[in-house]
Amino acid sequence: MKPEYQEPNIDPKLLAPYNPTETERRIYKMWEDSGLFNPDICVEKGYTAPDAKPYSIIMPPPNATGTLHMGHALGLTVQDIFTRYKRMNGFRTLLLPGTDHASIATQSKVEKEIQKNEKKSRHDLGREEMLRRIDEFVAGSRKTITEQTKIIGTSCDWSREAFTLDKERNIAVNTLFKKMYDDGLIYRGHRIVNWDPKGQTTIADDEIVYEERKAKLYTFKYSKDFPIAISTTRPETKIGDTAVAVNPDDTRYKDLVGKEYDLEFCGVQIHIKIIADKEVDMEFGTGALGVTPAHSIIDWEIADRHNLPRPQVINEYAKMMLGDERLLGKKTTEAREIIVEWLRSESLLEKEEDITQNISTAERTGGIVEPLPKLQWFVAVNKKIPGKGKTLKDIMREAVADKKITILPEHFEKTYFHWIENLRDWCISRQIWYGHRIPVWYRSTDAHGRQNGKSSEIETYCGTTAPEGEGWEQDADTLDTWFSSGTWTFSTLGWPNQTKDLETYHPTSLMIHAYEILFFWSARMILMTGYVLDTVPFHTLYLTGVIRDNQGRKFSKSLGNGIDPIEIAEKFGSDAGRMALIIGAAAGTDSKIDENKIKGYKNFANKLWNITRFILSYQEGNDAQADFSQSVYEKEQYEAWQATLADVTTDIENFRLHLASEKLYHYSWHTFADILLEDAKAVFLSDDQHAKNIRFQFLITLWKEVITALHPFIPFVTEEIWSLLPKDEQEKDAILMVSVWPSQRINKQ
RNA sequence: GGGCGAUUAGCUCAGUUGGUAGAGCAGCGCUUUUACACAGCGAAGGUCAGAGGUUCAAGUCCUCUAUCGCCCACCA
Repeated sequence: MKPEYQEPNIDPKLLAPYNPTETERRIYKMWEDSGLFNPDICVEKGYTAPDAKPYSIIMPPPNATGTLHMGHALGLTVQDIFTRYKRMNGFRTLLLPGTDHASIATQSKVEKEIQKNEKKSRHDLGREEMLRRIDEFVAGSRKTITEQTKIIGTSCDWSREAFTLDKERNIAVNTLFKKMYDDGLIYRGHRIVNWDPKGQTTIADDEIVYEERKAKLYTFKYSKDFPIAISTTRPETKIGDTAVAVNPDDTRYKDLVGKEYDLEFCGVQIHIKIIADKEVDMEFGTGALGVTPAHSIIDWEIADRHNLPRPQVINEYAKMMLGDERLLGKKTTEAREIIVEWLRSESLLEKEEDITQNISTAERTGGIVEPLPKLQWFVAVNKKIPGKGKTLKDIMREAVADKKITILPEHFEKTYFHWIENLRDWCISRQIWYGHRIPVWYRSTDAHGRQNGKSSEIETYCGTTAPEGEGWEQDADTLDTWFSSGTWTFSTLGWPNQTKDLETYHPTSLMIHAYEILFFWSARMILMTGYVLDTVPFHTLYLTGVIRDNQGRKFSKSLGNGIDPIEIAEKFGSDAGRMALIIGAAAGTDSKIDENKIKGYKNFANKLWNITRFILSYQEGNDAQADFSQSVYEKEQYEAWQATLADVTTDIENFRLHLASEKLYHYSWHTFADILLEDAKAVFLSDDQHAKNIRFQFLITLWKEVITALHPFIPFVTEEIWSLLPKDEQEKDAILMVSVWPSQRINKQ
C-alpha cells in the first residue's frame, strides 16, 4: 500500500514556483548592504586573505545617452561571472563601475530633444546653458544605467564609481595632455575634416552615411594650352587645383611630369604643376587627377607629399569663397552649373557621363558632407617619444606582439595589427561643447601690451589649470571622447596620484567589451598606458560579440526591436537573461536572442528550485552528518561530479564561459535531477535508515557544490537556495557570494 | 579595392591538442507516477557548403571554388 502523501516540513516558499522578480531585488539589496562588493571590506571581514592576489576588472563605461541594452547586459554578465568566480577563489577582487560622457553622442541627443521640444538650437541657448542642460540629462541617464546594472546582478564596487567627465578624470586628462604636449606628441595643424554645413559642425568618420547617388562625371581641360584632360564630378572645386597628378608608371604622361603651367580657369588664375604620385589610378578617367588639396582628403595628402599650396574654395556654408562675381558667394551646386556652362562655351568639355557614386552624408542631419581644411589638434603616432626611442604606434603594436596582452578570440590580433599598420595621426579635437575642454590657452601679445613694435603674435599656454594673468582665452574645442576613455583603467584608480589602488589593481586583469570598439577604445588605452605608465592597461582582452534579434538584426532605436534588460528581469528574471546570453555565445561571436530562449532558462531556475525542494523534503529524520565516503554508489557519483567540476573550472580559466555554463546546466538537470534524484527516490522510500542517512548527506553535500559552481552564472536563485540549505559551522554566516569555489574546497582538505 | 570571419539537425548554435557527430528550442509518440507539466520517458532527425590534398584517422589541418556576413579605405 502506498503511503499517504504529506506536505513536507520545509520553508513554505519552496512549495510555490520560484519567483525571480521578488527574489532578485531582495538579494541584490542584501549583497549591497553587506558591503562585500568592495574588496577592502572582504578583507576586513575575513573573507579574503590580507595578502590575497588582486584581480581587477574596470567596467567599460556605458554611454550616458540613455539606457542599457542586451549588448551591455552580455558585457556586464561576462564581467560579473569572472568577478564572482575569482572572488570565490580567494582573490582580492575589484569590479569598478562607471559611465562615459560620450561627448558627441550625448550632445547631439540633447540638442535634438531641445530642438524638438523648444525649437531652439544650441546657439540659441549658449555654451553655458547648453552644458547645464546636458549635465541634467546625463544625471538622469546615469541613474537609469546604475539601476539597470544592479538589476542584472553586477557585483561591482559602487564606492569606487567613476565618470569620464568628473573632476578626478579631468585632472588625469589634463595632466596627460600636458605631458604629451611637452613631449611634442600633441600638435596643432590643418587637416581636412568632415564638415556638415547643415549642422555647422565637424562629424566623425563613423557618423557618415554613404549614399549611392547618380552624378555626372565631366572630362575636360583647364584651358586650350593645357596638355592633359582630367575628370571630376565637382568642377566647382577645380578653381582650387594646384596640380595634376599622374601615375609614375603611366607612359602617356611621363614626359610632362615636372612641367608647370599658369592658366586662367573660368576667370581664376591658377598655377598647375604636373606631378607623379602612386595613389593615382591609371584606369580611372583619363588617368590624370586634378589635385584639389583643400577639398579632398586624398588630394590633401598628395599635396603633403609634393609641397603644394592649398587654396580653400568652399566655406563653411558650402558657398564659393573664390572666383569672380560669377562664382563668389554662390552655392556649390550653382557654381558647378556655371563652370560647366563656361567649359562648354570654351569647347573645353570633352565628355559628360552618368555615373553612380557614393556620397557622404551626415547621419544626424542628412546634409552632404563637405571636406574642409580646419585647424585641429593631433596626437603624433609615428613620432619617437623623447627618452623612449619608440613611437606610440610601436607601443600599440608591441603590447600585443610581445604577448603582454592576449586578445580573445585570437584572430582579432590580426585585425588589430592590420589596423595599427594603417594608422594615421589621431585627430583629438572636436568642435562641440560637451567634453573635456582642450587645456590650452591663447592670448595675443599685442593685447597684453608687450612686444612693442612687433606685429601681434599669439602666445600659447598648455597646462592643467588656467594660466595667471590677463587676456587668456581657452581653446574652444573639446577632446575626442576616446581621449579620456584611453585613461580609463588608470584614471579610475587615482592616477596621476600614486594611490594604493593604482599600485594594487593596475595593470588590470581583464577587459571585456564588444569587438566593435577594439580600435576606438582598447587600442587607445594601450597607447596611453604604455606612454604614461610603461605598462599595459590589462593582461587579457575578452571581446564579446554583437547581440542581435531573432531575425539577425542589430538592435536599434529606429527598428524599435530593442530589449530593455529590466523588461527581461521582470518577465523571466535576470538569472534567466544571463544564462541565455552566455550559453552558446563564444567570445567574439555574434548571437541571437529571443524570448523563447530566455524562457528556457527561467524554467532552469525553477528546476533548481524544485530540486532543492525535493532534497529538503527529506531533511527531517535523515542524518546530515553521515559519512558517504565509503559507499560505492555515492563515491562513484561524487567522483563523476568532481570530473565535471574540474572540466568547468578549466573552461572558466580559459575563458570558455559558453561551455562551462552549458556543462553546469546539463549536469544539474540531466544528471543531478534526472538520474541522482530518481535513484534516490527508491532509497528514501525504503526502510534502510543507514542508507537514507548516507544518501541524504550525499545529496546535500553535492547539491551545495553544484549551487556554488552555478553561482557566478546564475547568482540570484543560487544565493536564495543557499540561504535555505543546511550549513556547517564554517559556512554558517557566509553568503554564497563570498563562499569558496568547490574545487578549492577539496584542495584544502 | 584591402583585411577578417562564417557555412554542422527544421530553427539557433556548441564542438578545446585531429580519435565513433552534440545541446537548446520546435516537431513526433507516450506518461498527469507523492520535487517540478516551468515536468518525465522514448523515438526520429546530419554526405559537417562543394572539390582536392596531408594523415592510420579530418567537422577540426592545407589549397581552391561557391555563398553569406563584418571591419577598414573609398574613386577622382
